[in-house]
Amino acid sequence: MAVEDTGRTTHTAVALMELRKRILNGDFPGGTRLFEVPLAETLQISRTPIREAMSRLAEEGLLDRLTNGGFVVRSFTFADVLDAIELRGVLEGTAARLAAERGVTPEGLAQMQGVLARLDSCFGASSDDVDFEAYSDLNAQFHAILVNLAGSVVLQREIDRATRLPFASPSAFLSDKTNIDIFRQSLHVAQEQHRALVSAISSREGTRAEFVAREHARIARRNLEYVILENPDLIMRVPGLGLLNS
Amino acid sequence: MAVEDTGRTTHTAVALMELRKRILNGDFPGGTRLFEVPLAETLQISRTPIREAMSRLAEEGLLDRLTNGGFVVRSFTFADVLDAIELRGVLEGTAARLAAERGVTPEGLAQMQGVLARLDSCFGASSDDVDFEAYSDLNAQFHAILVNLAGSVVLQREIDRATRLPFASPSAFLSDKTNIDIFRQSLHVAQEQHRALVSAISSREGTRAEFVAREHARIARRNLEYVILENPDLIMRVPGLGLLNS
DNA sequence: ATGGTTGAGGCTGTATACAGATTTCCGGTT
DNA sequence: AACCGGAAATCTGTATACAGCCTCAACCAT
Repeated sequence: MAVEDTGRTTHTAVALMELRKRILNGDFPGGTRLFEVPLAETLQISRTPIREAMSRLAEEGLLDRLTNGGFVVRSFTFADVLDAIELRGVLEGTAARLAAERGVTPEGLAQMQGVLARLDSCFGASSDDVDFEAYSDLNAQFHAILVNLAGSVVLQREIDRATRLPFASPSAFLSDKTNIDIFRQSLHVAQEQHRALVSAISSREGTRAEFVAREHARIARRNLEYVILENPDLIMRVPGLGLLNS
Repeated sequence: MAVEDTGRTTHTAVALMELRKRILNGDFPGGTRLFEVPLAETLQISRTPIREAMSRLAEEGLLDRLTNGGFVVRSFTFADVLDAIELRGVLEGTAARLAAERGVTPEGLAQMQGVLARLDSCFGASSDDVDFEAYSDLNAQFHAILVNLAGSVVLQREIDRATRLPFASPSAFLSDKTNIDIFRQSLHVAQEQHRALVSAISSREGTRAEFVAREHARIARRNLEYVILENPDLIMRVPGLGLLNS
């Protein structure tokens, strides 16, 4: 019997990924109501896993529940995306502050410094020369370690949740589709902030750590403003920005 | 035909309320796995609404999903509850800061000042004389208005979510079962912080507003420490503290 | 012309049967 | 005695039938 990977994954998982993909792609504009029966026919899956998948997407924040049952695609305005980025800054700032205040283990600090050094080596001689893909991976690692160093599962869950909206993720402007001059140049500033974060945490300077992390998130804000206001053609190249409304 | 209220509400809602009640009451210790079939038999409801209810409870943060399906009751340590309170402080602090920085409408400010005045009138001549029940209601209103004044649906959702854990709610220590001297006395300090919050927001002092709100949440932290360390008999009288572990 | 009422269509809520997967326990073997 | 294997029990995943409710539209009455 041939190995069927699609047979291994549940129908719920298929529906979840498929619906998420279509929503993020902008196939369903914000406010669109999703009906179980047509979706079940489209995806060739019964209503039960569709329901389950929509419930998960509501948990992710991509769908809203209607009072009398049913789901609609959540709509995001430009201001909403800015607020989501600011929120991430606040939460990561709190993680940084707690890491500094409560102290981190030498192993944790070493881990972070290791990623910091590897991020450094992504930059070449010219200021335009950056290994974008490697930077993107390492940046995700850096942020994951930061959240970990706070040592709070409650905070970790909230950050995971707030970060699940793709445009609010620390990697939002680091997809391979956004390898553009203006974003590449912002990485020098970002890396300097990474350095400041490690310095603040290792010196147990909580307030400095908190506000550096906040300002770090605001790089994403500036990148977003550039995309929306000055170069709207890029909108579809930033993950999740396809569902942006009005 | 007689009016059947139970016939109006769905089985999902019944299961949701019933399970939530039992979890918060501590009937299922943290880590307990909840099986669909026995629960369906116990509650005289089929598996489908039970599943749906458990999915909602996972969204609320009371249950965790297992990797291969199924749910377990989430376990909270003392440190987790402290972190949840600190998190609320951070989020409400952000709401206060944004309200101050972005400015609020005269109507919004008047609304908040109205509740502030009514909170004042809950206090009697003696420092021990407080209309506890009225204060509890108005306090909830005050916090709701604060979140509203920030004018961010993204932030509002996060605060609603973080606050859904009963012990992290601004009203956690204001249930009628916790009408105790030491909690009543903390209300004078809390009300002074309410005043400072209104002052800071109306003067557009963002930083002051943010840190007053954080400190305000830490009253709950002190109350919690009192309950746990000095008067454990009270644990079962604080909403949601029944599911606290180790 | 406007308002209310009634009916039909369609959507979600629920129960249940069956299938697939996983875990557990028991027995045998090394 | 410990470990491995297999079978049974049990749990979740899924499809589907049916019931109830909500909405919307059309028609009738005033």
